[in-house]
Amino acid sequence: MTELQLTNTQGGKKHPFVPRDPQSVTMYVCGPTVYNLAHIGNARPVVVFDVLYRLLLQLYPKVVYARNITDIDDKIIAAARERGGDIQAVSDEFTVKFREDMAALNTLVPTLEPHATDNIDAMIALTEDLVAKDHAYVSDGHVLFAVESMPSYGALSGRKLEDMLAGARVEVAEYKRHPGDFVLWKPSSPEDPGWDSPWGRGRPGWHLECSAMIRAHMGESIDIHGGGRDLIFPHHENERAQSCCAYGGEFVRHWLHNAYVDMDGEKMSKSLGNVRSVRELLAHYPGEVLRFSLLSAHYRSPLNFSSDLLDGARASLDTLYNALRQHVDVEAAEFDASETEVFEALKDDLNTPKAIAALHASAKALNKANPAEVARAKGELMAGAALMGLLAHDPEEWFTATQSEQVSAETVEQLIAERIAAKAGKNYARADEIRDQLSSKGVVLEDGADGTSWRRS
RNA sequence: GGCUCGGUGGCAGAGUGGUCAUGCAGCGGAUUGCAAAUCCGUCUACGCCGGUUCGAUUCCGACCCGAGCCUCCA
Repeated sequence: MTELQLTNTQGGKKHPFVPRDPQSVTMYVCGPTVYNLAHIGNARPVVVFDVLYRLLLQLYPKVVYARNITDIDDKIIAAARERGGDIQAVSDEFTVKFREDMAALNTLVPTLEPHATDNIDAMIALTEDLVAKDHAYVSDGHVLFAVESMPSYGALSGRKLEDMLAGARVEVAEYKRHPGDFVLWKPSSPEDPGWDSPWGRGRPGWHLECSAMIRAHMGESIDIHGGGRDLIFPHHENERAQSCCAYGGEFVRHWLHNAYVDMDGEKMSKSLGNVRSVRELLAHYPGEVLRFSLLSAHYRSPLNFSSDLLDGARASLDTLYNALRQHVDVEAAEFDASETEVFEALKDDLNTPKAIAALHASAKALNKANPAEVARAKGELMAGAALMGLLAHDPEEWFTATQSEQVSAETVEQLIAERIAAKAGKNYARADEIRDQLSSKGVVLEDGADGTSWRRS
């Protein structure tokens, strides 16, 4: 058995994952800023790290998986202002919708889901530590992190302070000592939300939130920190700076970042108008199709999202479910997930495309299995699929669940009965007529050895 | 300008210094009353130019092309 290997963003190399404490592994993934609906790109890290979480649960006795909710942020303030409501209403609404959407993608609920607004004290404490150690300074009501105070600043994202200046396209606020300095705490005007602090009423900077919540809920050092590639700089670089400078030590053992989801070859962005929300997609595709799509490329490669991708995912899932459906009558044997090819593929830096190939191999084996082998083959397929959070539905339901209600299940069953009678009487014209009639309504009939089954196309 | 990461068959997408990815699509066959599903077989590939090597899609170098980050962003 090989060990788990992961690519560490810091250093850019794939190497064995060695947790600080094999009895209790810790993973923190940056969660949503709850100011609008999650789009399919937001869903990628959630699904990818859900697979990693399942894998870790298989490997270690205890896994603490935290995903934060950023519920105080200038974007939320702006959204609340726009709709004339209050901030809490906006963040509550989109927190609930985020959870619903992610549940539809069959992701497990994290161990911890810390909210930024519940951890303001920890953020103030961290800022105080940084000020006390001269890594931060107060200027014009702001508390700023001094990037020059940290020799290794830039080590995660692989950039040097002087290089960053060359490309600076933003005007530098005059209260900054160095253009790269970033805000830990900023002042709030009376109408903005704020909390009392040693520096007056204000609110935390975005980067500070994650550092403080990690320290408060998981300790000063964690095994895995994940998120989307775009978070590497500045968000994670700055988190690293804050935490390392505040209390030293090894903040994060393994940094993991997933690549983007593109839409038809272009980056998803509001200006291009090609942002697709998970909720919108769920109206047209089962959550499992979205999940499968997101896992069809390796997490570090860009994923081009398109209807072809979704249709292909659906076809693949149909194939896998069909194998299970052929053997509904046989109960799957217990199968240790750590004996599957899927497990081996996932341990190699979460090679989900290879794992999916293994799933297809299992399905093929199940299709070909002789009666004595069916239970074991079915168990293997299901164990591998469970590791990826797939094949969670009842196969019969998968094929017959109503997407567009053109014809009821009862009608279908009636017509099938009539058709069987027609076939028995060699009235093939009538049999074909019924099949064509149902086909036009999106129902496909399949004559098997033991009767006729159907599915919606 | 700086820093990253990529370019694999019709499409999607793994992987490897020398016989296999896999899925969808195509083609041939088995099966079927005919289909569908399933099974068997099969075609199409590694951006370009050099180098290393007995041998490179895989290693090295140049080039071309593409994407991302450097600013809120999964």
